[in-house]
Amino acid sequence: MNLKELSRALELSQTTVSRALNGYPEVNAETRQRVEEMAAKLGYAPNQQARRLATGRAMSIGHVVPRSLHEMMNPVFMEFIAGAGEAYSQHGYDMIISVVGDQDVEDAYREIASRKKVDAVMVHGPRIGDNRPALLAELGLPFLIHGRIPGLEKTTSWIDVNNGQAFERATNLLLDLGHRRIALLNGLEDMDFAARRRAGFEKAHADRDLPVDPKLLRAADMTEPYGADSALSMLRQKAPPTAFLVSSMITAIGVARAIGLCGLKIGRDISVITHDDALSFLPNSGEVPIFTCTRSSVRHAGSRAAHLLIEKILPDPTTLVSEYLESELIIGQSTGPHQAN
Amino acid sequence: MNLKELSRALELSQTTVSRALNGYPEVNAETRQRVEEMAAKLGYAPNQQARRLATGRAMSIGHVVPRSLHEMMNPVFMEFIAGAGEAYSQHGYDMIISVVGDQDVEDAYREIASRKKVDAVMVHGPRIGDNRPALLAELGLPFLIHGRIPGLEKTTSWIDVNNGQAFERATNLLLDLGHRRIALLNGLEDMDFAARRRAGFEKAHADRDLPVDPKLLRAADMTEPYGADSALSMLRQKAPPTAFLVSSMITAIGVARAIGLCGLKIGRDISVITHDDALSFLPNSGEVPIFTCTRSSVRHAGSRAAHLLIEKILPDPTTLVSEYLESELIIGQSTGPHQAN
DNA sequence: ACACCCATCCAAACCGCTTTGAATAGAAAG
DNA sequence: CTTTCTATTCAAAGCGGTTTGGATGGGTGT
Repeated sequence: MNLKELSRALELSQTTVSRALNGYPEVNAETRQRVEEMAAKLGYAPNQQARRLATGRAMSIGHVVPRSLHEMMNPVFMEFIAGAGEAYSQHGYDMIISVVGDQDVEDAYREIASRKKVDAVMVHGPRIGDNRPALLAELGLPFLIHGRIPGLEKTTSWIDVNNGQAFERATNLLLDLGHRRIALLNGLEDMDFAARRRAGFEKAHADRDLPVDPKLLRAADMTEPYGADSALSMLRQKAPPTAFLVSSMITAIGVARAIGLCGLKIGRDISVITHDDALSFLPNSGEVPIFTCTRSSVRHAGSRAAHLLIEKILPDPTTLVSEYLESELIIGQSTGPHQAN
Repeated sequence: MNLKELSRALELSQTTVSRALNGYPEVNAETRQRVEEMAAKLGYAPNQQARRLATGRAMSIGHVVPRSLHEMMNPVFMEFIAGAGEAYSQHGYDMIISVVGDQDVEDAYREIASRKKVDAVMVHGPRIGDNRPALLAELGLPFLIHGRIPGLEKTTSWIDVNNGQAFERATNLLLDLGHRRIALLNGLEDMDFAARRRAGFEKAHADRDLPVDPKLLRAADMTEPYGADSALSMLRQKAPPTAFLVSSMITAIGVARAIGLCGLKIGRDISVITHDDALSFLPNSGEVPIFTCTRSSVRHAGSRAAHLLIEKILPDPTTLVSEYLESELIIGQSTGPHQAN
């Protein structure tokens, strides 16, 4: 069932039928209704490929995911995608995801651009000194960054959590509780979000003229064993930390495991604050959440990002938008005052 | 830069240029080279939309993800996607993902089909009595199921782990170790994979004429708290289990937490076997993995699935393929002999 | 009654590619 | 020296929509 057949069935021109279905005003109301009914009856829907070609709009948004990035952001990325995907559907956009090797990212973007596969792209996992904005500008591909790139805050569009402030507040909470040896289990620090979190952590210390022990700082892919192994080795050193600030629930779960292995009790002997992306399969809610956390729904971020991209940037790609996402500091069961054993 | 411009620059017809680039034989070798060089020089790549329209092939594969399904399969799904995505890229296919509400799945498929957005779809999370195969057949959309649907094993294409056998073996291992009260923390049992796992679990018991205590069986979305809460309540009942068989690493981590909370030691006091999908952010490898597990890489599953879909099913949609994936039983630190306290 | 407007509808061009059906020319065959 | 291939190239017809630039005809204002 295509437009030609439909218009023949209606004894109307393709022009009129097309216009009727696309809501143009120069169509008699009665005619429009007749067209809509017939279209529904015959199950007509415009061929997407033809429409794309005719309009010049791909009606889809691209996500290029390098394997390595995705390796560590896996669940976070998925949740973001879920949020974005819903928003895309609402706007009639398709989401196309390219999983490519790390070296092939640039090629992937070039291919996407030259073949006109998408109208815009979402940039994930911005790094310090990231060159994707330059590349995308050269290719003429509108984009929105989930996160920020230092130095490009004013010249690119982005949506981000205030990571620095969130971790500063979390650190202050621990300091207020009397903790003085706080470990930071961060993500890889060439990622912008991780660098900002570390900065917040350090600022909180600096504001009180407290030192930061480099031995208590780690940065790695945020896996469960990373949390467990790091916590284990730190807790066994001569001057162990009394609190942990962790960049991911998954890693925090590892920390909790290590604390248990050491025969200590989380929240009483050792305090833990984690960032909680509100992943659906790792709920940390309830009356009193298991983990004290800085929480910000990454799914909501995906949804907002998609809306901004479609509603603001696509209509006029020169528009610059930037938006901060809420992040709450929520007290759970994993924090308590420093034990002056 | 489009075909017309390129052919003008070469002083050749569009026909010849198109054929040269697509590897047709009726083109002079010298001409072909000239064309290729010029195309590279001018950065020409055929407009994907136009090509799709002309060939009638969308060159893309669809994944329709209902929110609820994705809710629980989140990380597993993502990992599958990653594997499939790479394979698609290799074949020049795009992956388009639709995230829709639970009630909108059917509409999503109809829309995809009538608008000719994809050449085939991947079916995720098959349930018992799943009606998607019927729908897709009606719509004329080729598909491959990740998992199986009881009763349709012979009439649909699928790729699956031998869940029943894996869990039967795991159960037997626990029984061999002397455990007699084994808890099963399963996924939702209207999902085919969960039903098969339970069947394997029960078969192992039946083969030894051992009873299964219904109080030790649970089925739910595989979150971390589900594991922790279930284990906690079971361990506190009058006749607690001495071992757990768990359907997911994430839930198993919750079980481990609960065991710790009870002051018990995993592997010594309580044994745990989990299914391990080999998620990249939850590595369970190393010399001796933390968890004894039945392991099968879901990323590899995605890759194989994509290859099968593109290489076998697309060329002839009447082909039926079915493939079993390896699943290993790997001994880690979380199992040990039953303690006859 | 005449010119002018609107409201509707339509034929045809166009989007950029693939593919069908010929045309051309030099080579091989008769 | 024709005739038949064969190798190579091309013009034009789709693919299925959207959009431009008119037609058509009844309603209005004078």
